[in-house]
Amino acid sequence: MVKIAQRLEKKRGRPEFMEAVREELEQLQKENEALKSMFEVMSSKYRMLHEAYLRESNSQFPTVCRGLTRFERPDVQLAAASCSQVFVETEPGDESLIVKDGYQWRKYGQKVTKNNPFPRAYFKCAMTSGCPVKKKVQRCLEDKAFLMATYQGQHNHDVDPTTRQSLSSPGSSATTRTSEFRVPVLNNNPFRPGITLDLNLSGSNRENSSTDVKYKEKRIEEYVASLAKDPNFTVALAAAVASSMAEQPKPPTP
DNA sequence: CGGCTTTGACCCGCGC
DNA sequence: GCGCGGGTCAAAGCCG
Repeated sequence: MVKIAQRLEKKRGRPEFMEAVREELEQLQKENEALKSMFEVMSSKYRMLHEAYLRESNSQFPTVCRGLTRFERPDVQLAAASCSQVFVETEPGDESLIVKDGYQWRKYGQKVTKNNPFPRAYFKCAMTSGCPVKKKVQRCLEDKAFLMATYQGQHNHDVDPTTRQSLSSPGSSATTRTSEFRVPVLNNNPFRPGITLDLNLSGSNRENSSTDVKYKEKRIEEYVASLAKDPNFTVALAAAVASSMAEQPKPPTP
């Protein structure tokens, strides 16, 4: 850019000045087009890698990674699974057992269970009188920053409409403390908006021994490490992040 | 005053 | 049959 300015400065005042400006402009437009096409190629590669990663996760670690995107639609999540487990990150210092999942819950019990010093809270869905859905919420023993919520049953109604509105406008407040919805982020990993354990698996998929879990965790770490080492993936990821930031809607002007 | 949370008591299933 | 642990009930208290 500096060189272009220097070249143009030398020709300032001469008859060919306008012609030089036009040539430089055309050259910049060509470079811009080339960069744009490169960016599209990288974005495409990033999407392919991301999809391949999700496919790989679903096929190799069905008990751990199923339903990675379920947090996008909590109503769909619970309709699809009559029993699922969800990890939710809480605010630092937040000692409450409230999982903000878009529904209204009535707490009906609390117990201190064996092997976990943190109490377990029991909730029933309070949005309709006949809704059979229950959930158990307990702080994760390994990382107390996370709450582990286990859902049982299927909702016979939709998400609270006021809550749904709050989902689309994160800055607005919900009507009740327990109906606010917040998309959790695990370990600051952009590929893991939240982890859902599908407990409806049949046969061998249901097994959950400690060695099996450790093996799956190891494979995930290896896979993520290999992706992180790939310079093409890093560049594509940065390009995709920049793209997503550029595509965000502008805030309404006052 | 109604709705919600808390919390101790009770129930039930399971393993020994 | 007994003990243990998880799940549920219901009365009391709290709060808007």
